[in-house]
Amino acid sequence: MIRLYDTLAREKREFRPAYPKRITMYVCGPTVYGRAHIGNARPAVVFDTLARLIRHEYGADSLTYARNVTDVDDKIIAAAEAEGVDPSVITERFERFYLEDMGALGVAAPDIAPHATQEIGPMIAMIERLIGIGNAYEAEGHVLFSVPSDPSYGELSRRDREAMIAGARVEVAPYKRDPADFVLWKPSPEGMVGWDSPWGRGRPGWHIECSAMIRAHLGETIDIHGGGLDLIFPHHENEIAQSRCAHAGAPLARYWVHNGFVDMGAEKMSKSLGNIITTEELRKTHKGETLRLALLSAHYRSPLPWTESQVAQAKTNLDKLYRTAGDAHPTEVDEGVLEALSDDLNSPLALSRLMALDDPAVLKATADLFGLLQQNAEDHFKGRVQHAATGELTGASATVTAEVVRSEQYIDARVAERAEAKKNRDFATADRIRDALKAEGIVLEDGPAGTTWRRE
RNA sequence: GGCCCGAUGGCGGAGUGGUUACGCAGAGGACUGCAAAUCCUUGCACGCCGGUUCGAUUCCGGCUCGGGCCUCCA
Repeated sequence: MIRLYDTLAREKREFRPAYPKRITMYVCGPTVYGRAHIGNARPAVVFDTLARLIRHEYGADSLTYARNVTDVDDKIIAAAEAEGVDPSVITERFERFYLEDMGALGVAAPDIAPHATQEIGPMIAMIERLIGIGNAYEAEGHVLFSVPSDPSYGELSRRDREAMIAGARVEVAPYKRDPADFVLWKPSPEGMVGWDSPWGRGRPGWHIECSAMIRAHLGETIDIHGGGLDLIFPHHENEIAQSRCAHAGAPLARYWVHNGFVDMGAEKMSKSLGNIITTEELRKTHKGETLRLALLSAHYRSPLPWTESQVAQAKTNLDKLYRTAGDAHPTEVDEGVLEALSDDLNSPLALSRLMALDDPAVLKATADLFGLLQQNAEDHFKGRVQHAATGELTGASATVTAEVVRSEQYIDARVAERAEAKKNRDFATADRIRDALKAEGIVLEDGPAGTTWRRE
């Protein structure tokens, strides 16, 4: 039995899917106008892990997981103008980067990846419906959702109307009937990306995108809706309002799950604060699995402080896990780990139990729940990179900090040379070879069966 | 200002009304030609003030501090 903290209920609840053979989960994905930072990677990893857990509990085919791509947005338009290219150039480029980065972190592609620009029809249909039933209105080429028309508005974020208006720091647009109303559709001037609609040429607001795509792909009520804490208001609050009003009161999601932030120092990592570190950058010096382990080392709802020493710790622990697992074939999953993970994805506790496992086959099977130990130990330690497309193992990983990346043949030759020196008790030569390799990020270990090496 | 969340040892991080995880780092030891890896041992904590209680880090109240949302944001 999985338990999840539900933001709407503000408590942990037993997860009871509406249809256990057809569980639905939707997570807000990236707006593709820039490189993903490690904070952006957290929800991808967290919900990928939740998806693995659900599939383990309910069956491989039980879950339909959708993660959208926001590919129409004012920031995208701005980026395209700055480069003098079509917005699609920007969105295609950064979506590709996003998938590469997340793939490196062991994040499986979701079952469905709806793109906003491909779903304009359903958005327009939902907006028309909202206008038809009196929850939305047109004004000066815009269509706005009427917040006062929805008495339940504010339940997720627990704010009342007065508070929202009192706290509003933005100038209220003159065409709004109520200061809290939000945009469903906005006009696009000549030359800007836009679509024809009953209200003229324009583009959708951010919130309607998710509501319409959820409806189109997963249905009126889904089991789990996920995303970062910062999306609770206004994004998810608005999604709830749109969907519930359009669907005769049917709730949008049965469980609302939100992840906390990755912090840099005392503050959250964000582009607007300018304190980001991109996944791309981190991948130059760390293996994706190391980053994934680091991201799972705190509970998903807690802030996660991001420091190099924490990443180094994750690396140490990942190595320990690989040493234990070796090249074992996975058998059954450990119950204690599963229990911890099932309790609102208590990954820190689960990880501590994982670290304590001493049966390689069980460890390997259990680590798979975390999306870890996806390689065999030798490939991991020798820094071999598996290419997603071909499955081929090539070269050394990007984790090597040395200037020169030595080939395995070279290293093996040096190791043999050192073995010869050792045999002659010429320890000075042996140590010189070992030190030289060490300087290039290659660590030698003498064991009963001879010397093995690994890349740091 | 409103609404939320948090405060655990050098660092990270679980958890619990009473015996105080775990990991990293540190110290000592075993092993090793020396290392590395591994194993063993080990020191270090529950923000402050009240309350409830036989007993609170754990429950309640207040305070202080930190963070988040209220604007794009994972």
